[in-house]
Amino acid sequence: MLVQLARRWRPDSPVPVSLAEVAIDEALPRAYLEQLAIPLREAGIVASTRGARGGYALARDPREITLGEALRALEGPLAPMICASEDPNHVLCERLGACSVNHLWVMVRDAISGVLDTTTLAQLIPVPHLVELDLGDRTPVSV
Amino acid sequence: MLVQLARRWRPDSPVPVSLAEVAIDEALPRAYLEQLAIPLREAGIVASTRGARGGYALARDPREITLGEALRALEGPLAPMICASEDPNHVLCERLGACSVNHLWVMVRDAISGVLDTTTLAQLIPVPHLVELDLGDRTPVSV
DNA sequence: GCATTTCCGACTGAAAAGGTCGGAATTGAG
DNA sequence: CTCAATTCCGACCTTTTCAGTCGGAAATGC
Repeated sequence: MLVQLARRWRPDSPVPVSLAEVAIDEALPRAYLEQLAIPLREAGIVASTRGARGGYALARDPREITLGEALRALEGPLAPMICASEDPNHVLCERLGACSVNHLWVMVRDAISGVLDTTTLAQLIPVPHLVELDLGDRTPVSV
Repeated sequence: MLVQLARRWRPDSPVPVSLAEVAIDEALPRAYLEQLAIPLREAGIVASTRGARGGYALARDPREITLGEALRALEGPLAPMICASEDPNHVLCERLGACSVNHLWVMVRDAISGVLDTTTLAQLIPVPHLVELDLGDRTPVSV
C-alpha cells in the first residue's frame, strides 16, 4: 500500500487515493487496508482526506520515509525477541543478568534496524526500464 | 541449553549432561528441552548417549558452531517473511513479479544471517573476570 | 533387574497474525 | 439539501504458530 502511494506521489499536489483503489491494485481487502492506514496516519506517514473524493496520500517525500519508521508505526518497536525490544521500558526477561543470549539478539536487532532505517520508500518504487511518462505524444525516453 | 553444554564442554572427554540437570539450571521443563535436543542431534550439533548416566554433549568445538547453524536446526531456514526464505524451493508468494518489497526482506534476512553466521557458541559463554579453575588447590589465576 | 535417560509422536492451550463486520462521521458534487 | 463516497473506529472472528505437555518405548550403566 505504501508503495502504491509512493508511486503516485507528486511533490506539489497531493491527490489523495482511496483505499478502494489501492485494494483493487493490490488485491487486498479494503477493510484490511483501513486498519493499516490508521496507525500510519497517527505516525504522520500518510495524510488522510475524509469524505467523497477523499483518500490517502503520503504526508512527506518518499525519500524521507524510512521503512523502519513505517514498520514501527505498524508493528511497534522492532524486537526479534521479547528481551531485545527497542523500547527501553520493556525489559521483561527476569533472567537478563544470567542470560548471555540477550546480547546476541540485540546485535540481530541492530542489524535489522540498520537495513530498515537506511532504506526509504522511494527506493522501493519500481523504476521501469523504459520510462513512458504520460506527457502527451512524445516518444518514449530510455533511462 | 546450548550455552550450558558449551560451558561444560571439554576438548578431550565429552562427559554427557542429562537434560534433567540442564532443566534445573535453566528453570525450563525437561520435556521441552528434549524436544529441542532432537533436531540438534540430527543436525550434528550435539551428540547423545542413551541410558543411565547418559545425556548430551556438544558434538564439536563451540568455536565451530555458529548460532545460525543452531537456529536453522531448531526453526528451519531463516526467513523474516515467507517470501524471503533461505530455502530456494520455497517461493510461495505468487505476487513476486509485482512485489517490490521482497527485495527488502532479502536484505533484512541477509543482515540477520550475517550476524548469526559469524557468532559462535563459544562467544556466548560468559567469561568470568577471575577464572577459578577447578584444578585442586592452586591459587586463583587472573586472566 | 532396575533406575536413569534418550527417543518419539501425538496432543494441548494461549497468543498472535491476519482479516472481517457494521456502523458513525465527514465531505464533494449535483 | 441530499446523496454517494470515503475515512474512522471498535469489536469480532479465524487460522496458524509457539511453547510446552504427556505417555510410553527403547537403551544402558550399575
